[in-house]
Amino acid sequence: MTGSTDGGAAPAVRSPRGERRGGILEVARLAGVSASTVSRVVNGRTGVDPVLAERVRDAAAELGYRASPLARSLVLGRTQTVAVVVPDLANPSFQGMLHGITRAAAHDGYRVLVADSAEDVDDEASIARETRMRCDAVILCAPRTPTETLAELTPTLEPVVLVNRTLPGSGVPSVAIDYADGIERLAAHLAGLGHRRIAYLAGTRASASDAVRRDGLARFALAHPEISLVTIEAGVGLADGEQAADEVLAADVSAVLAFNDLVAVGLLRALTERGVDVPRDISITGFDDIPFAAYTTPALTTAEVPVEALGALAWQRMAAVLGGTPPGVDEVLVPELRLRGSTGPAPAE
Amino acid sequence: MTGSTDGGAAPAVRSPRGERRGGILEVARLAGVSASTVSRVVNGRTGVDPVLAERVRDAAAELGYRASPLARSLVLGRTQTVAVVVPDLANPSFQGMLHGITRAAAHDGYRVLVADSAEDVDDEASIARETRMRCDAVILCAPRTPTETLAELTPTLEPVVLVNRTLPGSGVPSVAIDYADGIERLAAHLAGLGHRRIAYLAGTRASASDAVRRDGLARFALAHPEISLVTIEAGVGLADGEQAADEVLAADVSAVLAFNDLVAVGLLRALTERGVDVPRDISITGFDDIPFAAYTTPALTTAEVPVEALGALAWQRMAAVLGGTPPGVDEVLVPELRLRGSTGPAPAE
DNA sequence: CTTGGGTTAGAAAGCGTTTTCTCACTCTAT
DNA sequence: ATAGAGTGAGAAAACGCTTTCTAACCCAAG
Repeated sequence: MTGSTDGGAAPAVRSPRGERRGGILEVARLAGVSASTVSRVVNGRTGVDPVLAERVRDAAAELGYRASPLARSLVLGRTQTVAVVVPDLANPSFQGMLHGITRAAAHDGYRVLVADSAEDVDDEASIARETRMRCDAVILCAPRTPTETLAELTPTLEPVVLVNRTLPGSGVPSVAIDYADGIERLAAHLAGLGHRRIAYLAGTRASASDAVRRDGLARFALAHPEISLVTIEAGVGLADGEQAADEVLAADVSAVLAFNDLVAVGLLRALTERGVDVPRDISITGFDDIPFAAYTTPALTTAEVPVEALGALAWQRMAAVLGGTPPGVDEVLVPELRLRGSTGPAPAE
Repeated sequence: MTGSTDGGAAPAVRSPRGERRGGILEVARLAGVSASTVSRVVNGRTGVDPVLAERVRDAAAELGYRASPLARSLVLGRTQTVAVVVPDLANPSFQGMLHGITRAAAHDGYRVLVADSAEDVDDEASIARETRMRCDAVILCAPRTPTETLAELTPTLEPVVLVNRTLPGSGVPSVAIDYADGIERLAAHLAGLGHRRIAYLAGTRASASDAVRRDGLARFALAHPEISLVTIEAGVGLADGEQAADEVLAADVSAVLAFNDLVAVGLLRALTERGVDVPRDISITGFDDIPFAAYTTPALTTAEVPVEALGALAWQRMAAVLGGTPPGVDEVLVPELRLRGSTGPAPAE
């Protein structure tokens, strides 16, 4: 067959220290059996003479043999790896999600390959496809991608689970946070405190999660015609909230719903600096309940978005799909309100 | 050779939508050439008749052909993937690093496989080894792993780059933040403000990054015998800082060096709540310069740890090793001090 | 007109596994 | 004693690609 004792220099995925040269054949030779038998023993297949099995195990141990995942993947047709595609790994939400997914997947023996599309919607599709080829599935976070593009993309990625995006009627499973519900309830909380003029500090215009918040607010506005709601374009980061301060003051509102906690904290800081008392003069709410939210002064009223749980849930759904279970309906996580010191009664006129 | 028109049902790493069945042979058949030629064209090898090359490209495009990374990896002996092993993906520092690595690696055509060892030092070695087999290299963050274990592990992982750990004399390249220098300079800053009794809010005892901070402080203490330095065991999170407040007050110090920004913010909040004025009564410094540090009230004096740059640097070193360049000396990033409102002159006795 | 060098394309040998297929052997029942 | 079933192990094909090796071909030079 192949070279009998040697084999020549070969590519080197293998260990660099000189140990573990030939792979399964080395073990087979040492144990005096065929590669087939080694494979059977290593994979726990039954029907191998206990004596041989023992010899194989000894040989494998002595050589420190571990089957090449690459070769296994090629023949088995699965990699035990799932791709996670996010638009921006700098974003704490995606980081948290990634964490949730990684832990949950590891629990089921799967690894995670991360791909950061760097907010580039155009590249996203090709990045996702490329990544998919190395994996068994992809978990896709694509808040900015147009629905149409997404509908074209997902079939080529299957199995796929969408995060914070739905594709109704497509059968693509998804998990999402109900931002609309969360912000609607935050608004209701403010209304209950007597606020009548409220500002919404909007996120990025193109993002799906901003759109869904606006939906929630629209619903709220419909149910509360007595309340006037103004929208101020801000952004998604600390600096954006800070810069929006003057516009907020000019808007003459008694409460503001910030796009997220970062924006809220930025605003809180800017207002505090200007001598505005929160919540006496103006109430502020955030969104996400990042760990810091409870540690600002005053502590931030917000809606808890369990990103890690969302990640874990995404994996759970993926595991189900991978296991052959029909996808079922979309999962929606409802945020819990965390009422803290940054909101209070509306100031008397 | 192989089945002439069919080939039977095969494993299914491939696309699920029915397109792209046979791989390279399909393309070869459609273009009327051999697989070799297709491979050559696809990989841009020269010496192919332009007419054939064109036919191949057309065929590939028509079939939407993309070479299987798995098969390529197997034959080429490289996966274009690097493993990043971190002890806890929930930690913002590791998240930032991961981001830096991912971006930098993507720039060089490499993907990142994440592995979270979940703080389990025992499993770490096997996790690292397992992950390594699917990748070309590993970037290892192992702050808690005993040096001895690390020295045993790294040779089996090569090529490897260590983060915030060095293995002197081993030739293992590493990148690190000079925490010792950073905290020493923070201490000097406080000394310059007239503080004579300073507390260090320590992190986790076993962690290398806490040990290195203590080294820096020891150096500082040696150079400044007039200053009394007390150590208070705290931890690494927001809650840890908060809980240390009473002990800090009892210690009768005028300034506190917190292990990191999280601890500092926790402490800041707790002190503010108790009516202590920062920095008039007590000065506080953090470490890391997380985005929030500039947004607390007062803003936090801290040392900037450029985690993303560290990640990028780690990749850069890895790229060098992968490219055959000798590792060279260890890289050390010196943190920049960010002097803000949380530190001020020591109160007059 | 033949020989030799330079191209270009295909055949085939891997890369390291798993798994089917085949065969040899052992044991039981006739 | 012998056929038939049952067990266990090895040979070989397959996974999808890259690359060496070989052969065919064309053209220029002797």
